Amino acid sequence: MLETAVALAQGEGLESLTMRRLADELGAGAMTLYHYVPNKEKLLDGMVDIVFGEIELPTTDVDWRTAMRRRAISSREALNRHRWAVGLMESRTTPGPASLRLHNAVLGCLREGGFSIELTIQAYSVQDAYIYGFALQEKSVPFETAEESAAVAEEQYREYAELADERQLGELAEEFPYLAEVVAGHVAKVGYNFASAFEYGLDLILDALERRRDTS
Amino acid sequence: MLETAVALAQGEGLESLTMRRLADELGAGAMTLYHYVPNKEKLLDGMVDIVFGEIELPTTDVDWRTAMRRRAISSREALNRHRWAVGLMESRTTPGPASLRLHNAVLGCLREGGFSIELTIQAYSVQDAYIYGFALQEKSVPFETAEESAAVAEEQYREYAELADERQLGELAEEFPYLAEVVAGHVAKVGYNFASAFEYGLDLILDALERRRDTS
DNA sequence: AGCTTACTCGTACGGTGTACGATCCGGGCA
DNA sequence: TGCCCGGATCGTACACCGTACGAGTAAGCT
Repeated sequence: MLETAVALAQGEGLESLTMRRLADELGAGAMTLYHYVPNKEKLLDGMVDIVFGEIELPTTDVDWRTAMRRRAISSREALNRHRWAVGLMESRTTPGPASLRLHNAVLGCLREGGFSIELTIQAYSVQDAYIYGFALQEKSVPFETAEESAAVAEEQYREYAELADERQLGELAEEFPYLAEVVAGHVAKVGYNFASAFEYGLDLILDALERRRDTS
Repeated sequence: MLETAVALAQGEGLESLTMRRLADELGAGAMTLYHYVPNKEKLLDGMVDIVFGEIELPTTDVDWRTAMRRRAISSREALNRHRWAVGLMESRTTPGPASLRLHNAVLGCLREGGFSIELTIQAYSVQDAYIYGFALQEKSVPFETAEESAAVAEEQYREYAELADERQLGELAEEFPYLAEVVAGHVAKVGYNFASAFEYGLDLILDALERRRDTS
């Protein structure tokens, strides 16, 4: 049932995940669901925990840095596979078992890697904020590959110019010159690759964390 | 009207911001709203742009680093004042004028600060991911001050132990030792201060960006 | 006076989550 | 065998949601 719900959210979007719709998918009446789940909130909780379960736990057979790197990349992939989950994490307050396991493993990886408790908390906070924040950005964008991104960037830019009644593209560029430079002048030409952008920022953060760890 | 909507979301939560409820608040019929806004989506768009408008633009009279630092802190404060907005940014796709102005100013600040276009994009992406990700974490937590956090951490931990049927607190600590160490052993004792945690991570990122800028 | 334009809103429709109570079914026990 | 009981199923109903439609009002212009 949770799997079916996930598949439905994946395939048709979270907004069309209805109790009735889900019940249909399962060949059951809507009210039947309430025998397995107290309400829709808990259903969503369960779905979120499935996503957590898909994230690679950091292993102990490599150094903390590569373990954290892998876990971060795995997190982005999971959140990208299930974009509906990103908007959901926010509201969920009670973590499921998979979430707890992951939390514990990440904290353990850092502690065993030689981080103090205080630094561990900070390192965890920075990494997670970055991961979820990046997923959030990525989610709200309607393209996947770098080539697509260029086309979309140009089109959106043009569309916005039309939308702004009186203005022409030129005037818009005049009001927001730096935006124009970056979006129309760069992204629209060479595109934007989310995966490599993510890893760039990730390595930047891991570098900084390593330095903090060594000088403490 | 947008202001009333913001106030309502602020005061009673986003989920109780209903077209009818908002209309009541304004002393009007529900359908009247639709003469000022095409649909609820656009209403939310407008509300989000109000939040963007409350974020301090980076100024040009200081170096890029302090300008970015201020803007980041201002962003966190705005998102914290309007927690409802965090979950909303995701779904909104067409940016409003305040959002555009902010985007443009941030990009401009970095460009004038000596970042190449590529680095500017990366720097922007890392910072924003961190800011929104942090706000996301912060939002889903029901306390504000460090002292509160300690109490809540302990209570939640205990509560979860009860929830996990057979288990006792001890067994839970056995299964998730690192989590126990950090949550029960540290946070519950000394508390957790979001504002300073945010600034720690922020400075960490700004450090790293500065280094990347100077060695490119 | 008549027309236009901007604004207000009552009613209604199709959707949502879910409370309640009726129904079915399979298995232990007298 | 007959009985009952607990879990699983679900039809119906309710309150609430966003909003389409069209009727009503009032002010300003020709």
